[in-house]
Amino acid sequence: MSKPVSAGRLPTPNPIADDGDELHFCSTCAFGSVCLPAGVDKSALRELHMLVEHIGPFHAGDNVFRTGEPFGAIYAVRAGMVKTRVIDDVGREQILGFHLPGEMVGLNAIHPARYPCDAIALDTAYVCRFSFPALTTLAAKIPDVQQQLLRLLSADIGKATQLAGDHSADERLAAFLLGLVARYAARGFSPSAFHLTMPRADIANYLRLATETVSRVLRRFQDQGLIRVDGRDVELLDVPALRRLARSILRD
Amino acid sequence: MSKPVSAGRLPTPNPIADDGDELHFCSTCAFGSVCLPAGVDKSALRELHMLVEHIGPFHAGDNVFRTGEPFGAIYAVRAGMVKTRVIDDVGREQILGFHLPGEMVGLNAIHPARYPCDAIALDTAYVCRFSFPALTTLAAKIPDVQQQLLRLLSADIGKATQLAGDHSADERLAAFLLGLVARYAARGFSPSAFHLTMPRADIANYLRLATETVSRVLRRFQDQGLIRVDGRDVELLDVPALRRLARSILRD
DNA sequence: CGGCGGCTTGAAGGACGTCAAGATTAGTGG
DNA sequence: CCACTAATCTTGACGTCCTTCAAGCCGCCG
Repeated sequence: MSKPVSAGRLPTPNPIADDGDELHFCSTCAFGSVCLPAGVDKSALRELHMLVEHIGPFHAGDNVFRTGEPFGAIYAVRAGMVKTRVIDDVGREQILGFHLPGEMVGLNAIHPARYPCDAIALDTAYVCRFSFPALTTLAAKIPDVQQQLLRLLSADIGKATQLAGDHSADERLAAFLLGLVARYAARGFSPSAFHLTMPRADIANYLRLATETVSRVLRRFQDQGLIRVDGRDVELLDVPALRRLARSILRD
Repeated sequence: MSKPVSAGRLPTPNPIADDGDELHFCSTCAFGSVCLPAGVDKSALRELHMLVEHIGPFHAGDNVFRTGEPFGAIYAVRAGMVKTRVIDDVGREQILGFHLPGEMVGLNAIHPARYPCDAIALDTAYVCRFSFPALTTLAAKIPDVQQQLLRLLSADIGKATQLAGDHSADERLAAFLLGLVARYAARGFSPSAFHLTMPRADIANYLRLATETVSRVLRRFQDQGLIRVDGRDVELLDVPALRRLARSILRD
């Protein structure tokens, strides 16, 4: 019934999927604002939860979906981190995004009706699968679900646009760090320190820089007292200064 | 009712805004595939047409909407060309896209609930205004409308993603020319020659290059026999070669 | 004609990439 | 727990693509 997903294990028993945790998880989910508010009637909420399929665990390197596969569902990360990437005709990887728990993946597959990218777990990850036909049917019945779906799509345009801007390595890195810490903070983690799940090469690729450049800029940020770096652990020491650097990218 | 082809100026008076042209126009509109097919029942089609408001003319430099204005509607270009752009905190312009007749503008405003960019006419332009509340209401009733709306959003993610890729000036310019000619061709114009409505500076900005670079690359493309350039008139002479150059960007 | 915006062309400089070599760290099996 | 290998990360030297700066050119319009 559940769908065998690419390289990952078949949906094994899910540690995190017990209902006791349900509410807590949903509070950080992309559809949380739809599900949780008392405004939505109970049966509708039940329907939304009904169409969600819990999948995992995926292990580092496993694919949630692959480029070219027919599009059938969008996914919300439930735990762990997932990256999306394309491989262009020349064989070069381009990372499109890093996705934290509660964030959606696969929205860019609606139009081509095939996944235009790979979604790959960076560590042990669990996801929620939203069957797209079921979701749109529900969206037609519940205005809030439709609105939220449209907002999520629209927000993704904005994110891709930010990445497309013409900015220096310093600006990009500052914005990256601030963006990441803000997303972690929204999930209850420290607003100033966090752990980078991904290798430098992935950060560099995502920011369209060389890994050496990322290394050098991080080093300089540290020398300037803006951050403290220890391997993949990062602490932001001077957020205002970073914000000043990133101000041409961050607008909301 | 002909439209001036490629090099020609766009209709100065208002040849296109009459209702007699309605059907013909819709055939190239982003919602055309929804409106036109006999599959959609007549009353629904009427409803969609009912909620559309024709606006124009806008003249070169006029704003269709402005950054920060509350979001109330999305727009389809009806005639002419519209560019979208943001001005970052440092005062630098970043062009997000050029929009031909039939293409939608403003989809990135759904999430923030404010227009995050300016939409500016590049020449004399007419647009269709789709009230967003009315459109989503209709989308809830007519699955095809909902699907099309979602597809449009999703497609915009893909476009922004292309722009965000890490590519050389040659690749960018080749992809730009091919993309433009393809969109013109889809509207019945020449598949090899067209007129650039926008100045070099706008092209450069859109591609995140300096105008001098655009100038130089176009010159070299011409020297190499790939294109013929005369001011803003462009003819593609060696499409396969251009396609080879752009192959790392174009994937669909 | 003269001025002005858009476009082109050349020369110099800079930001970042590439290449190459170490230094750390992580992973693995003995 | 310790070798041992493989990633990952850092650091330096050098190269390059593109930008920046600075003229000059062209077409257009008053």
